[in-house]
Amino acid sequence: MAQGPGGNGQHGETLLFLTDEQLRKGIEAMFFAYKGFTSDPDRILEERGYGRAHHRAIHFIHRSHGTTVNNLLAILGVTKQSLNRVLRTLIEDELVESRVGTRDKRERHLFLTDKGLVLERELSDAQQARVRDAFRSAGPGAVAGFRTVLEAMMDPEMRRRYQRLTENSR
Amino acid sequence: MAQGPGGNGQHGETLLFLTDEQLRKGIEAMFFAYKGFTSDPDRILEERGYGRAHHRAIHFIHRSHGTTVNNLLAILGVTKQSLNRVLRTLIEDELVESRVGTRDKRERHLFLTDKGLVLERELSDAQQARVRDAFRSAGPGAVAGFRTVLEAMMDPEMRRRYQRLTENSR
DNA sequence: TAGCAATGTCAACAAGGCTGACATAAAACG
DNA sequence: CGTTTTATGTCAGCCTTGTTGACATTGCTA
Repeated sequence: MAQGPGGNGQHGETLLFLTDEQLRKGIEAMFFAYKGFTSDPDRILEERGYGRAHHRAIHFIHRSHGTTVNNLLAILGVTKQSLNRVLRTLIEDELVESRVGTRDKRERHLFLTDKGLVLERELSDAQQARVRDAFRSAGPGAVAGFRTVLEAMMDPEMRRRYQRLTENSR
Repeated sequence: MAQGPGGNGQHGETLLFLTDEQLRKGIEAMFFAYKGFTSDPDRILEERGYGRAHHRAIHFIHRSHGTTVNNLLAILGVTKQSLNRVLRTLIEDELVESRVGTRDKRERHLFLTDKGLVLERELSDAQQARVRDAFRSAGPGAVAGFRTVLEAMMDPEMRRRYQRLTENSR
């Protein structure tokens, strides 16, 4: 089924993986997979009264120690008001530390505290466990394909940010 | 970089694609790609005063003509109150029709109206265009890997639903 | 007939997006 | 030096979309 003639030829070729049915499967796979992707951290966060937004902030602060608020805003793609609400609770709860910049004193540099690192580990372990299992069962070739497709799916601006992040892996 | 000894061996093997760094890349790729994945439909929906929840309902009603409310609830994984709010506006706006079941009169079967089909096409075209471009540039092998990894990332229950959906493609 | 299932609805609440407006401090510029 | 821009924070209010709990209706089923 869904293996019919396809009829989605381009330049005369028959590209079975580009039929409407295949695209729909890909779209639905993204929907269902993203749910699984976030489900484990979501459970942990809920126990502590945090949400997905807190996770994202924690993740990227961990990823880029000492990043500025502005940089984080650009990565997350939300408004400063949204981010600030989240950041304020994380700072109050002493998971994140905000240090005034030395070169430019207008900037605030963000760091995870020891307490913040503990939660980051916990969230990261849960999410990585699932991704690791998925990667392992799928195999290296599939993982490469997975990454290639995802990268091609990003907006150019996002792809730039993504690649910049993965380049200078600390 | 990140091509070091890896040190994440399992059973003595060196599984480079399972290093923490590789997992982190995969996780961040999901984050950025999902944003791109939803961005085009989101723009269209906003123009019409709808949200992502409306899109999901429209998508799965189109996908499974005549599905019941209960079935839709199971697929979407939200509460009936959440779904009902969305469904009500779609029915009021005459994008969706709700017909009392013939066999079981308690059930409501959901259908897209002509007007609903128009919006579905528009949303679907926008989303498929991006996915198609990504698939095309990545190639069939990458697409297969993409799907394999996503499927492995789903919760078992979601995977069951996903597979059931793709089986009986109408 | 009693009980369960499918649906709808009301109320209230929370997270996390958004906009707009305003304040402050520091850098940058002319 | 004075002006403007930048980085950040904050207040207020709005929207969508998720949640829980309670309750009503209808109709299937044992």
